[in-house]
Amino acid sequence: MTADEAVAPPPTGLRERKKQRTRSALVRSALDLFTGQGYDHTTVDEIAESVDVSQRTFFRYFANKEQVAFATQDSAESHFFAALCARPAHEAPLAALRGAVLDAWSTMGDSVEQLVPAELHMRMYRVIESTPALLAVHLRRTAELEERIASEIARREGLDVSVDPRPRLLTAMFGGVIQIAGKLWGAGDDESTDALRDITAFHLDHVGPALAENWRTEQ
Amino acid sequence: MTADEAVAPPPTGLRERKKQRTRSALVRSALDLFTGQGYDHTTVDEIAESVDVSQRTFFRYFANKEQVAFATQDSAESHFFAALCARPAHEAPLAALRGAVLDAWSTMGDSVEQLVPAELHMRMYRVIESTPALLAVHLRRTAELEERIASEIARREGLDVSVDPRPRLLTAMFGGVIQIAGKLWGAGDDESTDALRDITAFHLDHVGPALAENWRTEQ
DNA sequence: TTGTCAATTGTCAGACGCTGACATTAGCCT
DNA sequence: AGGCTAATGTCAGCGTCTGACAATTGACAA
Repeated sequence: MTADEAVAPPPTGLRERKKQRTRSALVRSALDLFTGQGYDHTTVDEIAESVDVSQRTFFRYFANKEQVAFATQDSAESHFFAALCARPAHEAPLAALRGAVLDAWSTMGDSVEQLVPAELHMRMYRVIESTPALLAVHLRRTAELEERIASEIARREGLDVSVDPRPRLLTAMFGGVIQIAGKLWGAGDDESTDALRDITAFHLDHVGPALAENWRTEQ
Repeated sequence: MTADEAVAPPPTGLRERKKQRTRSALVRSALDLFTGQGYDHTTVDEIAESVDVSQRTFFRYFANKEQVAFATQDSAESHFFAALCARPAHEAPLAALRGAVLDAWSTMGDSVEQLVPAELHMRMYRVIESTPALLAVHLRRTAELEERIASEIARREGLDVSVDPRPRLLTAMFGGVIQIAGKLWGAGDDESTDALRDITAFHLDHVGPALAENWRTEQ
């Protein structure tokens, strides 16, 4: 009711800020440890101890050990989805998807950097790809995201996902391309974001030919 | 050295047979419990006890609790892959894949029935789809299988997966279709194998149109 | 048949992930 | 200042999974 509200209006109290700092510290420490010594060889006690909180507190911030590993992925996914929704309505589905990823890859820093260094996020991505337990969770999360994407595509085109299979099919194919691109990038030498961008664009451009029946005559 | 060898020549000794029976019993019991009371609400001790072995022995047969849940999936996958490899060389990639799945769905009993009743295997498939922890593993396993499929497609067409993206892309799309079909089947009412076959065939037939750019003009 | 060898299993202890219950601390608000 | 409530710590316990060691049992030859 006083002028204080004008000085610090939307933010929060000391309590909220403390919680945010604790959470952020847990993510940073966890990703440091995961990328440094591997996911499996890092215990929750280690993470908690490095931030000086109890193990129990860790589990009040993250439902399980996996969840903290995907904290920055959450940001990146939201960022991508927002980019998709912002695409002009006249774009064809595949063009909108293509534009959204390439755009999201480029501006990744904006969504992740405020939590941890973007470079750490990229390193963590590689850990996820190479850790079976995390890869499995990653694929499930991807499947859930694809469901949302399919719905958005259907909305754009004025279709119903439950009657028209095309939104889901296109999304599934698109998801496959992203997965392949990410895998190749993770296995390759060039760790830059641009390399990931190029690989993705390259594969998206080959989606049509991949379905053509006569591969051999083209060779 | 005696006539006994002619009576039971290739098989194995008492030891091997006993192991096979124990393993089989563990799978049957586990699937019964999983489908009956849910994966999460079934403990390894319960499974071991129902077969009258120690918990330690269970983990000597299966590396972890998840693995026993996928025992019949292993058979089914091998069955499908064999069907793919048996496809005539003149078939186009997508046609070969389509023929292999539909064929494998139909003759599922042959590969699974000898381990557990086919109906139990189908019920377990639904449990996998509806249990987050199992779904994640299922998707990872699927990704691994797709890698093998892509290699086989490349072999058929005389290509190299590391230079030509089409085998992987086609496989990824194909895998997406199977996943969507399985999901719809799991959510639907008709639990028959034929229903799964029909859904799969229907979606495979819409793969081309899903990539067409002008969805709206077709409506 | 019997004895030796090796494979299979059971038992035990313990690490690690995760959860409920309860006590304690610390920010918030009047 | 003092009460309220949210955040945290502590503790006990379940379930998954593993290493080590001892006991059992099938295989094979003397």
